[in-house]
Order: sequence, then C-alpha cells, then structure tokens
Amino acid sequence: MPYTQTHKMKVREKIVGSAADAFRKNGIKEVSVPQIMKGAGLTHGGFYAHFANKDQLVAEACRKAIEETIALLQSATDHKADDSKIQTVIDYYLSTTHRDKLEKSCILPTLSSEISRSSEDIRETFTEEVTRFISFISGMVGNNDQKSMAIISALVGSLLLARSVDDPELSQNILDASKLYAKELVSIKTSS
Amino acid sequence: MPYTQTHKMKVREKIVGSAADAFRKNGIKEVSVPQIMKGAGLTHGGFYAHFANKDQLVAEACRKAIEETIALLQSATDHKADDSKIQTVIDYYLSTTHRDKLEKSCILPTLSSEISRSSEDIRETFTEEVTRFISFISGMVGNNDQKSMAIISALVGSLLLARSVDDPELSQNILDASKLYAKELVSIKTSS
DNA sequence: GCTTAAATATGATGATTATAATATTTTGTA
DNA sequence: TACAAAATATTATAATCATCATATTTAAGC
Repeated sequence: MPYTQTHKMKVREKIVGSAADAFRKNGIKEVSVPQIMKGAGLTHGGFYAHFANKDQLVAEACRKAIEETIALLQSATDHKADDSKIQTVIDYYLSTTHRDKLEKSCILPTLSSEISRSSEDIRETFTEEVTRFISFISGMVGNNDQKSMAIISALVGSLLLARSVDDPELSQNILDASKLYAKELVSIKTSS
Repeated sequence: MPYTQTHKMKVREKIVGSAADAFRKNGIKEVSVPQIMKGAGLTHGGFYAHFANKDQLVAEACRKAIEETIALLQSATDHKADDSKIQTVIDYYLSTTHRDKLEKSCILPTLSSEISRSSEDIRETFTEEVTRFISFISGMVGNNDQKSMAIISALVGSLLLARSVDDPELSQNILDASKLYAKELVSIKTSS
C-alpha cells in the first residue's frame, strides 16, 4: 500500500488543527473548507477523503481545542500548591495574553454561541468536553461542581465581553473586575 | 409628497425589529438580508433604500436590542425595593424563560462573539450600549461599576453555556450555580 | 524501476450571498 | 382624477459556499 499508515492520520490531525485555530480566530460559519485546507497546506478537494462533512470536522476541532486548553491549564498549575491552582487559572484566563491570542484560546467564549445553534453531533461532543472542563476546575475548588460552573461562567462571560468592546480601558476593567470577584467566589461558602 | 412622513420611519423600524429578532435567534452571519426583509413583510430589493449596507442594520439592531433589554429589566424592577432589584435581574436573566426565548433575549451572550469580529461601526455602537448596560446594573449595586461588570460577566457566561450544552440537567445546573454565586457577589465587599 | 492503490488536486455544480440597476406600485397633493 | 415622487418589487451580477466527480500525483512493495 502506498503512503505510510500514519501519514493520513497526520494529515487529518493537521486539518483538525488548522480548523481549530481558524474557527477560534474567525468563527465557524466565517471559515470555509477551502480556507481550512489551505491552512493545512492542502487544496480543498481532498477534504472529503478525511471527513464526511464540515460538521464532523467542527466537532473534532472543538474536542481538540478544549483538550488543548485543559492540557495547558494542567501544565500551568501542575507545580502549584493545591490552593493556588485556581488563582493561576483565573489569572491566566483573564489575562490580556489570553484575550488577544484568539487562535489558541479557550473556545467557550468564542464558539459557544454558534455551537448552541449547531447540529446534534457538534453539541454532543461539545457537551462532553465542557463536562470534562467543569470536572477539571472542580478539582481545584474542593470538588465543588457548582462552584466550578459559577467560576467558569464568570470567566467565560468576562473574556467574551472584554473582547467585544471597542474601548481598551473598558476591556481591561471588565477583566480586572471579574478577576477580583472570581477570586472572591473561590472562598465563598454557600448553604446549598 | 407621497406616503406620510412617518411611513418610511415605521417601515425602517420594522426592518430593524425583524433583524434584531432574527439575529438573536440565528446569529448575524446566518441571517441574510432577504430573510430579514421577508420577516418585515417586504422583499429584499428595497433594503438599500433604508440602509447603506448590512453592517449599518446590524449596528442599529444591536442598539435596539440592548435598549429593549434595559427597558424590560427597568420595568421589572421599577416597583421593587432598591436592595432587591438586582436579585430580580439575576433571577430573570438566568431563568429558563430567558434562556429559551432566544429572539427576545439579551444579545450579550448570543452576539458578542460575532460582534468582536465585526466592523468598527458595529463595535462602537455595541460598546456604547454595553456601557449603558453596565451603568444601569451599577445603579442597583451601590454605583459600583466593578461589581456591575463582574455580575454581568457571570450572567452572560452562564446563559451562554447553559444554551450551548446538550444536556437539560447540566444546563439547569449551570444556571442554578450562577444564580447562587451571583447573589453572593452582590453582598461581597472588596478592598479595591 | 514498475505497478498500483491510496492520497491529493483540479474542475464543476447548484445554492446562496450582498449589493445594484431597473421596473412597478403606491399615495398625498393639485 | 391624474400626476409626481417616493417606496417597494423584480431581476441581474459576481462572489463564495459545501460538496462531488474526475484526474493526477505519490510512494510502498514486487
């Protein structure tokens, strides 16, 4: 058989990677299959040898992107003391670096809205990965899933708004405000 | 002159209203000019007698939608005691009703991501309206802009995630978690 | 170094898009 | 009641999209 067995897998990975970056930078609908293939150093025709359709790629790209984010936060907090892990996550998530490095950032602020209107397959994959993300953060706040969800929501909303406003000062203020209050959330004890 | 002076204005308003609803339900890129005009009971050709281009309509639709949300929250909290206004806002914002009534809901969770990639004009209008929204909420939390921004971020992120996951129970849990912690945020005093 | 199957590229299709030019309808006024 | 100007509709254009059919290239094994 021609080509190595791993070759097609590698190319496929490259396409998924190109898609994950492009989607985060420009949105799903805004990025065409030809653009994705070009980003992977290929032409558009070969796409359907790897994926049944664009939706299948979207699902895989979402999975890959969230896994990458978890891995990044994992390695950034690995060596930290247990009770400072979540602070590290908050500081990174709401940093200007993370805000501005769109194509390598967390997909939750960027793609959730489009995904909520997407096909069953995409939403199913997305839900699995969000659940994984919630568990991951939960492990940093005393295995409190509810607190994890509240903190993630605050981080996601803050980054989303900080990116959408035009005024750099307002953008920074939004990040700072959530940084401050998210850290307060960490130490709150609720009755529920 | 033919047609009443107010007639064109009314039609224009109808187009903006149709657009505001359609964008919230399906996103900006997903909704075409012909679809918007159809929603307003017109055909697509007349569009450019009212707007220079689609972006101009997007900006106006965003302004209208945020103004509507502020007006709704205003009238829902008008008769409430000062210190329970923000609770009312939180409960409404994170209700299943608001989550599911897409075409009449707040645009921040739905359109912010697309707007962050949109033209200067759209972002400028959006920023103005977000600033107004922040001030509006600020008035309910002791004129603390920082707290207002943190609460809004939490609400926006929570609604966004609650809509994007596939699992109804998880969706509800996300709303409930943020409802609980957003209310805690209200009473926090920070050193900053 | 040929052969051949797999991988990729080229080119085509039909749908949809924003926008523009032109035609038709509408309605307040003379 | 007929006219004129404004509003709306029809039709056209050129671009781009996802997807598919077909052609070409590639490289593993003989």
